[in-house]
Amino acid sequence: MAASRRRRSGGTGADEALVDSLVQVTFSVVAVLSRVATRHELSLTQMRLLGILRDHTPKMSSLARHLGLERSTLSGLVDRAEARGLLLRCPGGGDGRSVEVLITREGAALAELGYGEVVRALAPLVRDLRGGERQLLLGIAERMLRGREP
Amino acid sequence: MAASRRRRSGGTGADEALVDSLVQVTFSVVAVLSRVATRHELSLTQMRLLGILRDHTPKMSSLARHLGLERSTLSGLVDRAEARGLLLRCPGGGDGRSVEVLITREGAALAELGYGEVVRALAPLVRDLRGGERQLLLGIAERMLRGREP
DNA sequence: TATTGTTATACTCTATAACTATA
DNA sequence: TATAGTTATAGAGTATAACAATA
Repeated sequence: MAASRRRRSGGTGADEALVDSLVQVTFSVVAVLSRVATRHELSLTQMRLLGILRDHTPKMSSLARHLGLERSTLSGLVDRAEARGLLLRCPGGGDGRSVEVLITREGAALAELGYGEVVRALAPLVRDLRGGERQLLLGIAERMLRGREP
Repeated sequence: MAASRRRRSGGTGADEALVDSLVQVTFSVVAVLSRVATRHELSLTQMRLLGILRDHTPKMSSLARHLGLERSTLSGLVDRAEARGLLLRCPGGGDGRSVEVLITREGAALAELGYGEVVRALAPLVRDLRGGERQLLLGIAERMLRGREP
């Protein structure tokens, strides 16, 4: 099926085959992540948000930028997570306008739990790769990510 | 940052590093796909729907299963796409209850356009991989996908 | 004036539950 | 009874536009 598409699009067949695979893998991984998130009554975005807050204490605007969302959208997300006790807003440093977002102990515990589940859920996808393949996949991922977000 | 998480989770470090990369790449690809979809006033799900309909004429229930959605959710998605003239519902074969979904010429044109844009957007992520790495990535993707959806 | 964040509004996406029609 | 699909409802996610407070 991808073959017929490849022909119709008339691009570089090799790139297209690779892109097809990349997209398929992407949807598989998204499905796994969503399943884990749903199990804890989180959306994928909320889980990602908690994942960021595990290691950072960003301001609202920077958080919105990282997630690729409008500030107004983030306000709602943070509202709901705050109402659940997963994070806190607090006044941010020198600038009287800005707000910092901190994960709570409960939020951190949930993030930790979810992360472990994601690893366990995805590990089978990755488990039968041999050592050399793992190294190569890591390298490829790193190079693919390096090109982005300059 | 991934390193500290790895230590806290106490699992197999090697798997976790690989999973971290996989998740990061996943979000990058989702961002690219979403950007393309938005450009054509489609959601990611709608674009995926059109992608399936390029090569298939499924019934509603099978479509819902493929997308991992409830039938009621799919009804709404198909409603909106049908209102835009991107697809058609028609009575499905022998079973008087079932409904087949067909892409229209306009829908197919949009799917084709979007697919080309996705390929062009993702190709740079993939372009500097050498021949052997491409083969390996394809093989890995295939193996990763084979495990799923039996 | 420009920036940070929130609020108001409107729409899409999503699931659950109840329903209709067919099997 | 069971299945295919829709409708009703409710809530979350999202963006745009208008706003307040601060810079």
